Amino acid sequence: MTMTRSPSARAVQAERTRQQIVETAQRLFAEFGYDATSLQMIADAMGLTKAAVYYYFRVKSEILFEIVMPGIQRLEGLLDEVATMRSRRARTEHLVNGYVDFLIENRKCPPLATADPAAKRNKLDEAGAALRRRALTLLFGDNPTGAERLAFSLTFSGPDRLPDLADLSDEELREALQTTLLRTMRIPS
Amino acid sequence: MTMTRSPSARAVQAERTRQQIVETAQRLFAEFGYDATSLQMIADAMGLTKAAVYYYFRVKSEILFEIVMPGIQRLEGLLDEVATMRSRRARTEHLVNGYVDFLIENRKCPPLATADPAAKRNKLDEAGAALRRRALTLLFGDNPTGAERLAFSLTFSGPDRLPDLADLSDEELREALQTTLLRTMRIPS
DNA sequence: GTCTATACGATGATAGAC
DNA sequence: GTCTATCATCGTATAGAC
Repeated sequence: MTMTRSPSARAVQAERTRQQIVETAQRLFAEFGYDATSLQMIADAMGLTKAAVYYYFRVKSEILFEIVMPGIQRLEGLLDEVATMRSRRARTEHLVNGYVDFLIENRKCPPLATADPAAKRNKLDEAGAALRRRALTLLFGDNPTGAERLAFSLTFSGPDRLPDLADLSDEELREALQTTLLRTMRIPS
Repeated sequence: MTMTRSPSARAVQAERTRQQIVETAQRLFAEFGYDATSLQMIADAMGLTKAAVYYYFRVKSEILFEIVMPGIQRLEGLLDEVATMRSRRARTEHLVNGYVDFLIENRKCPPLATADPAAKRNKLDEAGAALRRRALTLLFGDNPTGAERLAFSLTFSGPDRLPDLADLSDEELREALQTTLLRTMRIPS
């Protein structure tokens, strides 16, 4: 009979390698963009072979997926909270504040958003679009006006141009985001 | 001695082919994104060879350049007008209104903006960044606050999420843009 | 001058040896 | 689990037909 299965040191190492690939890819995607980052670059950066990376991820987009998914799930949790609130103003403020927190914590990695058209080709865009639809309905109901939809789009497309504000401190960025996003959403402070 | 040079029917045809390449590429870039559109797709779509496309454009990015440049020049002209105005409010309103017109006329082709990270790798981003710097200074002077810079970024990153509003008519979109962008820029109507 | 044929190195992806 | 070998396709380049 075989030894009792410990968590199999091999599997632990494998999981670590996988996580390392994700972190390396996140760094490179943020610097060069998804399309301009090749699997070779990722492999080289960690002394592996292209095919070795392919053992952990069947397709390139799967790496992007794993990078972005936690953010999407976190925002879904935020919407769950928002859904329990009664007044539109409270919902809007809670959503914007939570979103601002999210942006501040992830300001280093722009591709978290739908900025990269790569997301359009993968299933990521679907998840992001569903998230936005749900948020829009929570804030403005089933028949939002054009202006409401636009204000919403502007507010939640923020990450795209966040690199422009790289010289601001976290505190400065947070304040700017809160006042500006709330104003765009017609919630003057 | 040679015949007097007519505009050389050959050259006319060549210019037409070149223009056709630009139009085809614009359509495909808008649909699939810059990186995901291959020269082969462009060539196939017009019954040409990849190498034939290369006769007119030495590098792929040159096609994108030719698509985007007219828009950049038009916006530069808009800034020239803005620069002649005295009050900040007049400058803001004129810039936003002109920009809204620009968006409405070009709502079919999102890559006009800096949405595609491809622009970051080419010299296009430089031109776009210079344009934004100039506009920011015209509106807020040499030392804009973080909130001012953010409001500006939000306002002029509009095209990225414009496809979301594809179902609006031009008139509806124009009205939504004017009220929402002006409010974001602190110019309540 | 305009285009076809062909080839280069690198890419994302697959199959199979160890 | 990791690697070698291989594939079609990518952007780019050149040679030469017409």
